Amino acid sequence: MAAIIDRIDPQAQLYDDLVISDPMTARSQTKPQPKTDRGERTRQKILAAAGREIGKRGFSVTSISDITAAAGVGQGTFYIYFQSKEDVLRELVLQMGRELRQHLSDATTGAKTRLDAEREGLLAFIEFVRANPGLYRIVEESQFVDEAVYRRYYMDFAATYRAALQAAEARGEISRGSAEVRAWALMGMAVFLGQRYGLWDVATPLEDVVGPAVDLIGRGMQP
Amino acid sequence: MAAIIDRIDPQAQLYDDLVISDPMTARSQTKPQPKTDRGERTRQKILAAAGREIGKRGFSVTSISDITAAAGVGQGTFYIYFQSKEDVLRELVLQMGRELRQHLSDATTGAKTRLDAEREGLLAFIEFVRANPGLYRIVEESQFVDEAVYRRYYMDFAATYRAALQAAEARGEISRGSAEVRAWALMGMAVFLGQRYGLWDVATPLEDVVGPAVDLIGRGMQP
DNA sequence: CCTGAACGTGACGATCAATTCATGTTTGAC
DNA sequence: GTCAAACATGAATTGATCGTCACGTTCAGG
Repeated sequence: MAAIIDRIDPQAQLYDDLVISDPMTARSQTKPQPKTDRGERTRQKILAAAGREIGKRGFSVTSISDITAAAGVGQGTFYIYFQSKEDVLRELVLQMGRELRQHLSDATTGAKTRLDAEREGLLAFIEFVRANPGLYRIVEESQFVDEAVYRRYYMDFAATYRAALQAAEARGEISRGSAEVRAWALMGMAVFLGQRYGLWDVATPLEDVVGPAVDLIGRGMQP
Repeated sequence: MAAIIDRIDPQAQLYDDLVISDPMTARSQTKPQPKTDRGERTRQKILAAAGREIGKRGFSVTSISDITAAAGVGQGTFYIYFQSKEDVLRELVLQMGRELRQHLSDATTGAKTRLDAEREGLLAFIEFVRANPGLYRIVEESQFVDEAVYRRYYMDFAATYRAALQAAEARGEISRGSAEVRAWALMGMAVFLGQRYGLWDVATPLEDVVGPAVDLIGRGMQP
């Protein structure tokens, strides 16, 4: 039964849930795209400033005027390009997802085995966190602003992860086991290690973290 | 070097960080304890209502008047017992930590081996999440309200976890490896699986989750 | 039953941040 | 060079919540 779900689409019912329970947040908030070059540049200035400010101090304490001041534009300019503060956060989350996905993809394409990919991926992830400490503030706080975009963020990562694990399993490279459960377990590991060693402690050498972690999932705790 | 830190107190510098960077939030906000029985009951009514409301809708969107209305008391009554909304959240986080710790401790005391304890603990954790879905809203949002209490929450769990792993390692029950890294990796696993299968999907039987997860950390992914 | 300390109240003033909008400026197609 | 559309502005409006306070109520000890 669980195996059947796993084969079809283990996340289908999660997406359903979202749409059913949260119709508001699912509606895409659209402002017409900038028509000119100047407009596009201004929009990007605001988005970048929002990323910096929210990443530094958090979404709820950052005001629109903080963002526009940091961007060097007037208050009203914000509303030419975004519906609301929530709107800009949504976009930041999607952007962070794209950037991180790219970074991880770059880091793992050279990997010979699945376990190598895990090692390189985890290392690249914590490095990314150290380089972009705003990631957590943006993504984690989005949960309380627009749950749909938060879920989608992680479900997209989970889908990619699951596919990679299933491919490795098909090649006989790793043991059999629910790819969905493994994907979430491994994401959780990465997120917590990223918080602990990427945000809170940036002194510990990452080999001392990645080694034991990959060992844990590679060989287990059996003595 | 990492091994030395591990042996002394791997979290020491994290606590330091907190105190240095966040002196405000570390200051304990004290309101005199209720002097009478009636006072204590009212305080508890407010705390319980706050837990319900914040757990259901989130901290930032819940107003003091939401809380007092749910508690069935006047607005001003809130300020007899709490300094602010932040104050009540701090207390809720600590309380959640105590309850969860108790629940996990009850669930794992019968375990014969460390891996059994992992299995029972993970099962109990996700069951706790299903029974107390407000846990995540309260604990995770506390990160954006009072980072000190959030860190302490997880660092306390990490300390307990680390001790258990070190004891098991000393007994030769599990392989050698950084207890600190393992503790954070395992917490992350639990939190993410709790979110995926405790909050977002309450239909999947927990054996289908706990089995594969414990297998992953017990035997690893080696084919 | 008296009395003061503890508790309870909800209307209200102060504050603060999100949007709006009337007005001014820039751009680029023709 | 003209002109209409796009863009930019920040003061003013709006709306919401926090936290206070002056005034009642309850209760336990004397």
